[in-house]
Amino acid sequence: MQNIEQMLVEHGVRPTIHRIHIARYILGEADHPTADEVLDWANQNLSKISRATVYNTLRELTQAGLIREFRFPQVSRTVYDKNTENHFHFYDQASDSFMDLNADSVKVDIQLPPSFKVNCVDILVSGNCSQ
Amino acid sequence: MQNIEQMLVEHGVRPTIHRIHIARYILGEADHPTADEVLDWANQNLSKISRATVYNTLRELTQAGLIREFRFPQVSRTVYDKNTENHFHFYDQASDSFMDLNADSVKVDIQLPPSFKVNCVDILVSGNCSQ
DNA sequence: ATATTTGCAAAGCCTTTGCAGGGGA
DNA sequence: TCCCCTGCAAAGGCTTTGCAAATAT
Repeated sequence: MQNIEQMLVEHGVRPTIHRIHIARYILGEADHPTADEVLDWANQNLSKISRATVYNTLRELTQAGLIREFRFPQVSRTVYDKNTENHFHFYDQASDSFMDLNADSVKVDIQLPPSFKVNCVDILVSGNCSQ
Repeated sequence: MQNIEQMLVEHGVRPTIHRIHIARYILGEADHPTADEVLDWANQNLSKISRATVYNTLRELTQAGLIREFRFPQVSRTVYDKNTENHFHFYDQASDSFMDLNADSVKVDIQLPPSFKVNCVDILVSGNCSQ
């Protein structure tokens, strides 16, 4: 992965220490973490950090387009995704975790009256993957 | 619409007065109401009713299969739907309201590894309909 | 008599906000 | 200096829960 600090700057985000670490975590090892998981991780691996800062940072990074925010029908929490491409998700009910489905693997054809203008399509496939 | 009381009984729900009224409202005039809308409606049209009873009733009716519960990525509240068939939703961002898309108007083809078992697919199409 | 339903208030979960203090440009 | 960032605690939106009182079987 390229230099995180530089990425932040390129996206117009001031690279504070917290932002760098959180960005590195989400863009790297984390897999669809929630705000709470980010907080826990930060508290274990960095100095103590406040909940508000985590939420602020996640909002910053999302607005900057570095990560994406997803909320799902089945699950109350918001998750953050390093994948900013157009894609969908598979929710594994057994492990309570999410996987990306890239846009190519999902074909959707929606018939709508011509007056309907579509801005986005959210798809969540739920089930089990016995990997 | 057929007799509501009878429908409740057939679905194993004791037909209390609140349940009958709420079921009639959701199965009839209401359009994807939230718990709060049901509460407001009940307080205007019935005797006062508590929030807990509304939530309890909505849970009962949902579990009985008389209505369905939907939660969407874009919107925090849960909505209740008289349509219990397999279907998807269109979210009109301008009016902040939902419309049903019947399953026929949405074709989805999802390529998954064979070990994946799909239980359900949630789709929300967001945009504007200038009707 | 017994089980169910209801109302109320409190708590819970997740997220946002207000404000004061601290640190970097 | 000045502005932005951070932390803390409080509040906010929505939903659930605990418990006692009312109601139905």
